Amino acid sequence: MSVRTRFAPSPTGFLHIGGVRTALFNWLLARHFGGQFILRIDDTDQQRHVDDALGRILDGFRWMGMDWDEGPDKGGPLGPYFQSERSDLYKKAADALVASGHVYRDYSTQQERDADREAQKSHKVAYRFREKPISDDDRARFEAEGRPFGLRFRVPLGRSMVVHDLIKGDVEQKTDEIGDFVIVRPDGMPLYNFASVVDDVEMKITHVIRAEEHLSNTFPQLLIFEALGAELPAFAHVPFVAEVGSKTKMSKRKTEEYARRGIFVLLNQYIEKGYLPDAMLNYLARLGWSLDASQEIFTRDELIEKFSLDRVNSSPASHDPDKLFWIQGEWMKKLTVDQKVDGVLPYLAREGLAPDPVTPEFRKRVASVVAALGDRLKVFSDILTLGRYFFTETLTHDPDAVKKRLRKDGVPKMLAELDEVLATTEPYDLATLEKAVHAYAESHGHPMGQVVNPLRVATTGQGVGPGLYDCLVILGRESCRARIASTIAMLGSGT
RNA sequence: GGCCCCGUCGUCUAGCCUGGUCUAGGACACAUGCCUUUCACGCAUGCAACACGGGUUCAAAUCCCGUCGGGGUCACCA
Repeated sequence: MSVRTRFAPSPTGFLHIGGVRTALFNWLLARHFGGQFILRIDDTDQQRHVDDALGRILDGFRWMGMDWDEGPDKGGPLGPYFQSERSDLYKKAADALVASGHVYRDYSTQQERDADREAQKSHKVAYRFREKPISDDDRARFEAEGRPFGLRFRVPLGRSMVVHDLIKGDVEQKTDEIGDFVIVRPDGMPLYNFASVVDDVEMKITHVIRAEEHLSNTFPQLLIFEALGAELPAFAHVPFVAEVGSKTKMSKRKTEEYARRGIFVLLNQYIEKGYLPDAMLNYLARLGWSLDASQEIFTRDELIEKFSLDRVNSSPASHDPDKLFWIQGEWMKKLTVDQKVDGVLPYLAREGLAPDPVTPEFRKRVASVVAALGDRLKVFSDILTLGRYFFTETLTHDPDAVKKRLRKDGVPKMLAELDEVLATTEPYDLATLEKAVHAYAESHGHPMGQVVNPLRVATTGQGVGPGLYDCLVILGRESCRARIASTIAMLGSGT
């Protein structure tokens, strides 16, 4: 039988990296065994529905290159793939369980349950709902008056169940610990534990890989599988992703707070920064999974070939943006200049720094900037910080660089002399320029550093950047001379 | 509170199942040096961990028990 895995997001917002990682493990396992990866939308609770959330989730999957074999936009033989459209299936399953006596009508009221819960809590005991005997008269009366009821699973007492979890190992639980749980609300809405099992059975899911918060849920679910007479899938519960430098579980609700601290937890935030899908894939796979003692960089194909659940760590891993950044850099190094140009262009366009449409000449210019930037360009949006001055008319000076390199006696005079050098260098190319500047330094008795650094700040405004001659060539003679002039003017005016 | 999961450098992890080869290995980050006109890259070096306490054993990061810490679940949420 072919391996079938699924990821079941609820369309309530953005994908966060913990969820993406869980999805990735599902996808990787399916691809590893040549099986199917299914996307199923958990939208039973309309209350929590958020507009366009689904579109963003799907975009996230597409960006990651995690293609699904069945699901939204694609359909498939075992659909529909929206829980909101599967009511008939849940109804049928619920009826069957009522008929077989596994499930009963619960007429209890909110108040009654709350009171019971309080009472049990005060005895420092876990709350467990148990069926209360109900007289035939009452039952008849309730039915006659159309009193609402939920459907509850009658949990068999005195049994011990075990989940053979592929990540956690064997986990045991006694049914006495489980209260009779609701599978269908009075309004007919199926609850997660029930709907999820029905779907997994119907969709022939073979491996349920999900967040570890569902580990405890697995036991009630086991009961449902059994009552339905269905075959059990394999289970694998993935540990949570903790906050940066901490063991505390990362919370989607704290997204804004993390952002304020400069920590990104949403996939979209990394997409916008200009991270590479392959880097994200690599990072997420390594977060909680390892192949051996040494390999850090994995291609997509390698991941598919080598991924296995038994090498997923059973303890939580905390999100490490530094490591992501490093992996990103490694993947960036593999890109050709042309690929980098493609990645960088949208950022320039967004800031109005690129012509629309992009001309071949402009593309060439971007290519030369990207080439000059080399490994300094770690994420595509870096073009806006590291390469901005190549695309602006006016020069903006970094105050620290000005202070360190330009606020020195004799600098204006030297800049004027260098301007003369630039004006007369023929041809105006990298090798000739380098020779000319060297000759200038030597003839005036200046150490190279004291010439090159001021000239860099005068022409780029920055203290750091690509090789100076690269900058001079890309900027062009006229632009460099104009910038030197404006720098001298600035120094003279004392601003 | 009951039940369940988890606990190796700051972080990701190898080692744990099948005790000795572990004075615990690799990577990120950090620090220092080299390279160099700056930065980045690269190279070299350094810093740094078996949560704690018992037990078993000739020998424990590895097996057992307890404590502490983190997390989950106990919803007519997912």
